[in-house]
Amino acid sequence: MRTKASDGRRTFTDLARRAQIAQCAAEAIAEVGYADASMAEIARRAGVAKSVVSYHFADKQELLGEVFRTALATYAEFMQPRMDAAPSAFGKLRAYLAGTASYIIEYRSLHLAVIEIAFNATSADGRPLVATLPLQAPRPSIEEILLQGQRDGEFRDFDVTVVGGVVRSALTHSMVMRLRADPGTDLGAYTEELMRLFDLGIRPVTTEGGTSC
Amino acid sequence: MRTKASDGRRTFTDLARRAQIAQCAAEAIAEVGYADASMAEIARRAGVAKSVVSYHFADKQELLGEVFRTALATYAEFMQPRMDAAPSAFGKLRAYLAGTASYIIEYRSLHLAVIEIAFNATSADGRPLVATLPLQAPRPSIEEILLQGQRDGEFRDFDVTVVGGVVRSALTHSMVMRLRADPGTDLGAYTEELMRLFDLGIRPVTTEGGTSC
Amino acid sequence: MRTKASDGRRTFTDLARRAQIAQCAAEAIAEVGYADASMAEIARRAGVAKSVVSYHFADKQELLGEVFRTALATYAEFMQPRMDAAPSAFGKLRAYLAGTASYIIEYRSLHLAVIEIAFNATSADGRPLVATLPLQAPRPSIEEILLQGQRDGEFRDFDVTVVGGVVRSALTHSMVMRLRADPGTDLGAYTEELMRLFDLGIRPVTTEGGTSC
Amino acid sequence: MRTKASDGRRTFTDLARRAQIAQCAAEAIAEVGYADASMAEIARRAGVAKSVVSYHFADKQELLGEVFRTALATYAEFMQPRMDAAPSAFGKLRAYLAGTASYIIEYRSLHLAVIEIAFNATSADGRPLVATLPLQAPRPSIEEILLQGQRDGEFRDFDVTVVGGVVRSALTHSMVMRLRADPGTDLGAYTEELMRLFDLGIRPVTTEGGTSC
DNA sequence: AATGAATGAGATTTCATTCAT
DNA sequence: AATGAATGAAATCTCATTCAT
Repeated sequence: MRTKASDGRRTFTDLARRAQIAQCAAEAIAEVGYADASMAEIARRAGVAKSVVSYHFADKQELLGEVFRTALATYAEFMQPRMDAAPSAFGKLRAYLAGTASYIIEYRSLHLAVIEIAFNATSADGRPLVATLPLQAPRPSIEEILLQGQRDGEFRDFDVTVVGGVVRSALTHSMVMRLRADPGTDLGAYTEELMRLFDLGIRPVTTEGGTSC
Repeated sequence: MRTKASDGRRTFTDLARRAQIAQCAAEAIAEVGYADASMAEIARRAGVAKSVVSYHFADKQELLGEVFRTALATYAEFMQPRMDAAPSAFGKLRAYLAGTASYIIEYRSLHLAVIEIAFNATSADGRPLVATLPLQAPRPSIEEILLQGQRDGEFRDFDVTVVGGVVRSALTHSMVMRLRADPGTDLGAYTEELMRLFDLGIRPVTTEGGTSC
Repeated sequence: MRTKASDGRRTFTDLARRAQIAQCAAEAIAEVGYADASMAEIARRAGVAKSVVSYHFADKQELLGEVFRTALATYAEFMQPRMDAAPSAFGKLRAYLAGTASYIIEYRSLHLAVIEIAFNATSADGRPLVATLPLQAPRPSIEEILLQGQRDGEFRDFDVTVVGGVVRSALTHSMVMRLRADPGTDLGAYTEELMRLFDLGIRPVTTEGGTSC
Repeated sequence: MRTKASDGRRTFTDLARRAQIAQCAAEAIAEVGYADASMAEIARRAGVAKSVVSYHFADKQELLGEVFRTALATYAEFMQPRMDAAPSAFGKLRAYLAGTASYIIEYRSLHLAVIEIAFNATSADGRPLVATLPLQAPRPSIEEILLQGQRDGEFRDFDVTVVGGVVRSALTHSMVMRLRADPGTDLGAYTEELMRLFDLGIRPVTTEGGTSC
């Protein structure tokens, strides 16, 4: 019943099983959609009995939460070096766009699963599951990059929440739909197109023929 | 079985009930999410027995299709005069942004329901439900506006599919999430922020003077 | 609500509608089987609303009973002249076999419906519907023919209930299954085969090389 | 979802439950008829929850198929020694009649259930369920017995399909109805009556002397 | 640690029937 | 005489979860 060692911490094998099952859950959700990703389907993909899934996760929400947490950590780890390498805010923005695009390609299932979970999963009380999870803010944060750019004078003045949301949804939703419609999309070109759009859109405005920097 | 009069056409009462039920379905989906919007929940909101819903709609997919169709028609009708009134491509873009934002506010449930359906609903064969519906392309189309602007020299050269997708997701997803997080958001300001971002992002680049770093 | 004139008798139009609906019910049962012959399906075939069927028949059992009664009457009327024309018991047996075969061909739906109803229909208390119907014994009766033949010395001694049942099921079940498996079956040959089988099987036994008659 | 062990084979317990449920299904069908033998009724008789039935059988058709298969196997096993013991075709015919009669008495529910299923059950596409089952031809086959008798000169010349059908329906339908009408029927006498009828009906005709009228 | 078996709750859908018009 | 609309009951099936082993 308990999946923890007597001192309350999880054993190594238990952690491995949890990771494996969470991985299969992400793939299931990504492939068949949130509604059809039943515990049975997840178990089938993991090659274990349904009850094994229940054994390692108190309930489905805990499993979905684990997928979510895994995705956030994976994303952070994937992006960290790319962000660190970029000095300027413009550079960070480019790293953010290109990096996130690469991440979505490389961790396609995980990304799709996260979107489905964020969109669909509800907790027992009807509230969105994500609202009930003890999650830390996702890193890197596009809003922080934008703020830095404004502080450094690289970006013009705007509402970082609004523009940040647009940038994020351009990657997590718009690009995903593009890929769904045309899996052969050239993502390098796609990213460049985004970079140009946002570059022009957020650089300081030249009053008359002027330039930034 | 059929909910049509013997001559095959629908009765006035029948059309009214269908509309009412479709409306309740949209509200249910918007409020409790796609997964929890069962036929029973929809019937409950409509104040009728479950079987009444089945009486008016052959199956759940037909009901969801009706919601979808209603939303598309409502959106087109809502936007038509606003688009017609705008002469230039810039004007149309502004009308598109402001109009769509207003539409989303005014028909919140309908909009949210459409997104949920498009995202989640699958037909019996597992394919997305939307792919199986005999729908005409949603009007107005942001891509067409962008194309017109490029033809008229108002907009610079870019991939209309990419930028069009960004504009659309900025409204249908990013703005919706903003509203979810902060229902008191000032949408006028939000729209202005978007307008400024895309205005700068897609207007023709001044060759002399302006450069990026 | 009442389908009868004030004096309790049915009006002409009412009888006509009942007959039409009963006919459609028989065809429905014959074609889609007892289980799928719903009131809705029957109404559809009759070109009327479901409620019209309920209006003319108190409930489904009354409708099925009407089909049954119609079939019995039709059969009796069909067979009467053929039986009257046959003088001897052997002649009557031949008329019974050939006539019933012809009847089954000509009134295929009615016959199949009767079998399905007799086999499947149950009354509210769970007993077979047929047991609850106030029906007179079907005419002509194979048992009576056999009895006559025994009285007249044309047939040997045997249990008429047993042999009668075999003869009946040879037509109503065995032949029907043959037709189902091979719709092109030559029924003339089929009847002759039956005639020879039962002729030999029930004629008086010759003790030594002897003959009948 | 699957009721098999992870290696794909069925557990002993699972096989036992399946057999028990199939048995209860046969009894339910035999007693209340095909139409009223719902999954709920079957579960009730088995003393388990409805979902237990669904757990062991993917759907109702699989359950009905199992009943069918069980019946065929039981019948074959029951008849095998009796048929082997009979040398001549006449002996085999007698063994077939007496044996099948005994089988029907001993496995009354199973037999009735098989008839109901064969008659009523339809697959999802509307075709008879039996046509979709991967079944081998039922053994012993009356047609083969008749053919053997013709080859050996024990039987006269006739259409084995026709006569075979009559013999079969005499047992599976006529006798069953007899038992339904009079449960106290003496089956020994019944079988003897059938034996005499068919003996006379299919033995070679004596050329000299014997004629029909 | 793993799992086969079991189950209650609930989903969608069908059906015979009722009733106001 | 006819019918559109409504409905409760029940059917099949799925699902997350529990539990003994």
